[in-house]
Amino acid sequence: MQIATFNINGVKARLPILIDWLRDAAPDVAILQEIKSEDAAFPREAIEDLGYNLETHGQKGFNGVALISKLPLEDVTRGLDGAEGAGPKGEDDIQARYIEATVVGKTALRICGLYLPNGNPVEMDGDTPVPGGKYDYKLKWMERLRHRAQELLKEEQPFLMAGDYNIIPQAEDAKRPDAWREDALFRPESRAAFRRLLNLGLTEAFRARVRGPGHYSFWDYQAGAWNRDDGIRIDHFLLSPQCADLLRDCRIEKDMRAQDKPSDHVPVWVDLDI
DNA sequence: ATGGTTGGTTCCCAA
Repeated sequence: MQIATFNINGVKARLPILIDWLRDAAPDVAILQEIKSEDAAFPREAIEDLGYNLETHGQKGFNGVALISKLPLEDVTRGLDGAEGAGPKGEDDIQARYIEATVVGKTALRICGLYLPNGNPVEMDGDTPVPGGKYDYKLKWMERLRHRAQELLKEEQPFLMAGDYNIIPQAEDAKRPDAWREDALFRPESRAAFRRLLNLGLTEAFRARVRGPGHYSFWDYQAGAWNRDDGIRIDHFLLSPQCADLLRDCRIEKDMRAQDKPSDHVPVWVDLDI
């Protein structure tokens, strides 16, 4: 089973690229982020006409995630628990960043699609993120994600959590790590929160298959980042132990960044023996 | 250090 995660940076602006990609690359499951669309405005038909099932969790203008699958998407849930008081201004969390569904091949696989908060600008009060700030929201969201991972791990079934984590795990995952030292994507607190997820026993699929620097999934639109290959690797697959047993391959579809009107992210793929 | 680009709730914000 071929599964891809792809931050498309706006489904309306990216629809031609998305349709061509679904037709040509033909993932069994696509996990999308930054659809930037309400559910009612999502261009369902173009995707369903290709024979795909579709589940969205959107909001107007920002964020938004979706699952696209050749197999039925079962037991769909939207949002992360622990929303109470978790918003950047202390309100309930209305940001559409998380969706889950189960697909059944040879065995059942729970798929968790996520768009983790960016977290900039970083506001600190000494060693503590300022409560209610964007960085505080990011770190609290990661704790909520860890809680969900713990729940799923108890079931001892295959699952994966994939999407735009907005985390540069290590210096080798950036062309210019020193430019990111104070950024919410690379600060020590962010990387520690990511390690806490991994330390539950999850496998980062790409690093289970590929070693060394120079592998990126995002290049900024600005300052000629793509032409200089000035990228960062922030789109990840985390696999449960039972899912990691099924991992055949993980790769980054770098070519997607070279076409006209690209997203600033490219798809990351896993091949699972399901 | 700065500036640069893209998409969307567009004359500003988020990334």
